[in-house]
Amino acid sequence: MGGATTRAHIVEAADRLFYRQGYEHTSFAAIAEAVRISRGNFYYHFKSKDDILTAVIAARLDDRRRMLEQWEADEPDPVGRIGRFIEIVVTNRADIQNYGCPVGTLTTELAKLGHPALNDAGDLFTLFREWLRRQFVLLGHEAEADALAMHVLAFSQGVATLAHAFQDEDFIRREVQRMHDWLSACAANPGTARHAGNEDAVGPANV
Amino acid sequence: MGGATTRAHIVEAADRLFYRQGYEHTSFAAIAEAVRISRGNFYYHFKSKDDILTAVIAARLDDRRRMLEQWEADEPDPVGRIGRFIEIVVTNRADIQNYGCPVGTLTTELAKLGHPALNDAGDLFTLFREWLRRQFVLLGHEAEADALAMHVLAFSQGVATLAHAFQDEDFIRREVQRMHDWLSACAANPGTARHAGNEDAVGPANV
DNA sequence: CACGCAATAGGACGAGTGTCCTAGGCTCTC
DNA sequence: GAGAGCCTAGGACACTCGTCCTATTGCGTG
Repeated sequence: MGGATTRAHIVEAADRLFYRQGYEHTSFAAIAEAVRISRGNFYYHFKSKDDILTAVIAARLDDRRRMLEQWEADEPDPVGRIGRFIEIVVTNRADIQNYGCPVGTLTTELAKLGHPALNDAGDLFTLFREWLRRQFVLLGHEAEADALAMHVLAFSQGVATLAHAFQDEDFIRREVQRMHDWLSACAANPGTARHAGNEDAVGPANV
Repeated sequence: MGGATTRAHIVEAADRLFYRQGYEHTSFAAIAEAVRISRGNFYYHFKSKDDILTAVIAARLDDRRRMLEQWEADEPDPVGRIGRFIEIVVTNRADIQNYGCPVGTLTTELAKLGHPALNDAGDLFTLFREWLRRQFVLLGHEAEADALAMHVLAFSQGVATLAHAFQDEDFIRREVQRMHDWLSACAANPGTARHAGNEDAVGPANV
């Protein structure tokens, strides 16, 4: 078993535990037990707990980046791509109901801890934000692309938080459907429209 | 300085610290220092740290309940009342940008800790959910009142999480405006309206 | 076989945690 | 003034944490 493999196992186990139990609440002993190595051996691969966190965030960034690239390859249509993002909360509903959103919960925790890796975790949000923005630009919403991207992000965070709190799958599906409808209206009303215009078109149909 | 006063001070300080630093990250020493009492004295008023958490949650429940009652007294119109709720993220924007939503972040943390007080914290969400539901019933949306209440809750959680992550006040205001427009359309379309395609899609169409 | 290096194990250390215990100060009442 | 009871202070305790140190294993090379 080479050292590189062990290192990957550590990152993998830490990723899962940080997600399920939180960063602070996850001890070295817990990770070591999950990987079945001794606590001491740990410091051969990482020089501190913060170092592991950095590696975990980097791994998540890599993973999500690859996911988004795959979506771009699969879906030529920006609406389909954004739709994929909206569907995340359904696709990952089991984990989300049990542990919340991996990005949102980590960012929130690191902020409360005043942890220096908060900025790195924020890059995860920025990754999605930028990707969504580009899709909305492709839809012809140049001027408001970033605002629309943030709206989609807010949707996913709100749904994830409440689905986690209430363990409600039907709620997820309702909100996803609502968001798909919004996206359709958004795509049907490209270019010139200001934000308020969108609302008028989308609003009544939504209720 | 009577014991009741000290107890109230402890709950107050713990409330603020739990909100800003998280429950687990806040030590007895930190609370004791904030209230200027000794660590030992603590156990005269509370029998454990969990006991303080319970008291803090109870205090928040009291506070929010009073707030909602005040809104009902101030605003005879359900739309105005729901609007007040939507405005929370603007009214409390400073705290939200710095520390997130007090309800959402606490619930998420306690869930990750597997803490027994998670149910109590969930009552905070339920309080708002039920109150919003009643307002939507008053608007004539009996059948979907709960779903609409959850939608408003999801909005507030999503906005709070992202405002916290990105420290973006303009984003808050844009989303609040969007939500007000949605609410207006919602109020203009009372009673009979079904969820407009939502119902149709809850089933297989989603996957 | 002997050597060297990557990899691992396991214990020691100091700091910090929640909890508990005991002694003492305060303020009212008789 | 003395006693009683509420309130407080501060240290001791057992435990866990992240970190570090040293000894030892396993394996490929000369």
